[in-house]
Amino acid sequence: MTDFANRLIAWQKVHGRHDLPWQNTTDPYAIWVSEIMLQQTQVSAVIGYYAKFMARFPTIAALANATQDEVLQHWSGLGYYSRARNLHNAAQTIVDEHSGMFPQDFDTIQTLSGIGRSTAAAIASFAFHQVQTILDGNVKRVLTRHFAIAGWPSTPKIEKALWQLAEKLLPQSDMVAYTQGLMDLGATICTRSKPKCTTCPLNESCLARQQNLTTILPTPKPKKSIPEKNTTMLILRQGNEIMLIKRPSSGIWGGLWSFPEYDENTLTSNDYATIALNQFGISATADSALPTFSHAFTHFKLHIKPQPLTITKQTLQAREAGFIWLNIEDAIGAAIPTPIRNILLYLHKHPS
DNA sequence: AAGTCGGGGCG
DNA sequence: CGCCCAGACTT
Repeated sequence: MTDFANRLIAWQKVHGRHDLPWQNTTDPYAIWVSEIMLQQTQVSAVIGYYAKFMARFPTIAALANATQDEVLQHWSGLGYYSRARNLHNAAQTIVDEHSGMFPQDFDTIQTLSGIGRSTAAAIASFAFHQVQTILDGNVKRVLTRHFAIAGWPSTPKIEKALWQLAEKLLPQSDMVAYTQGLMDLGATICTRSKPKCTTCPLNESCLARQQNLTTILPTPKPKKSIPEKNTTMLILRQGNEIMLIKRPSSGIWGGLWSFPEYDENTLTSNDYATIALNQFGISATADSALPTFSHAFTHFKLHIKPQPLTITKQTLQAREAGFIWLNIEDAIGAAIPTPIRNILLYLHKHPS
């Protein structure tokens, strides 16, 4: 047992978090769902989603039997929607290939869609008390500081060294407290800015603290400029109903419902009524555009111009595959991305 | 090794 | 406004 692990475990039992909604259970499904929701997502953002998701999909079988659209509906607004598609797919794999029981073998867990080494280790330690280490953003920050490791932690070389280091630090028991302690320390003590070193259980051996490196470790990700894109979204409207199209499963907002969208940089004409007629067989008149707003992603920035059109005559059935007409209230509760929801809320608040 | 995937919280 | 978060997957 390493001293590192000893102090972390003792600290977690007294000062760590013990009442999060996914704690105090050994149900691998409940733990699995939480770990997927928490990937690249802070605890405060997950709290509002977790209970609703578990109430609607209480078991692996319930999730496997649901439609992808309903799963995405319960993920709407949380982001990284491939997580929801992978979760759904993995539930069906467990039913089909593992008799509906969540696998316990560490390597087998990692064969499931959306579960890599770190998430597998979190599930294996929390649900099955296996001795496996996680390596998430919290742990990378704790380790690079405690052992004064320079360089962006997500480069393959440093990441490999961090995995090996994390393995060596593992205890042989108390894995629930240890894994939770790694997370809790990074989230509450060894924070990105203003770490609370005076109350840290590992402060005496922390090299970054000894060498005054806590402000420059971990080494930040190299910054690169991101492109900006301009898009127009057509809001085809008939009374209180609007038209949504299903986005392809790959790419941004995969599988979600959205407005028809046109790249302003390649659009040859701004005759949106003609576009509506040619693309959808819908006669409509363009109204004045809503205020343009911006939405930031990790790798580009999107400027969205919402363009409402009022339907005068509908010459095509609107129930083709990939199209749906919903009243605004129902659309707000559908599987839609956040900017679409914001537009719908605006329309709901400003009836024309 | 680099790019793709959201959205929100916080200084 | 920039950075990061209980990362995984694709190219």
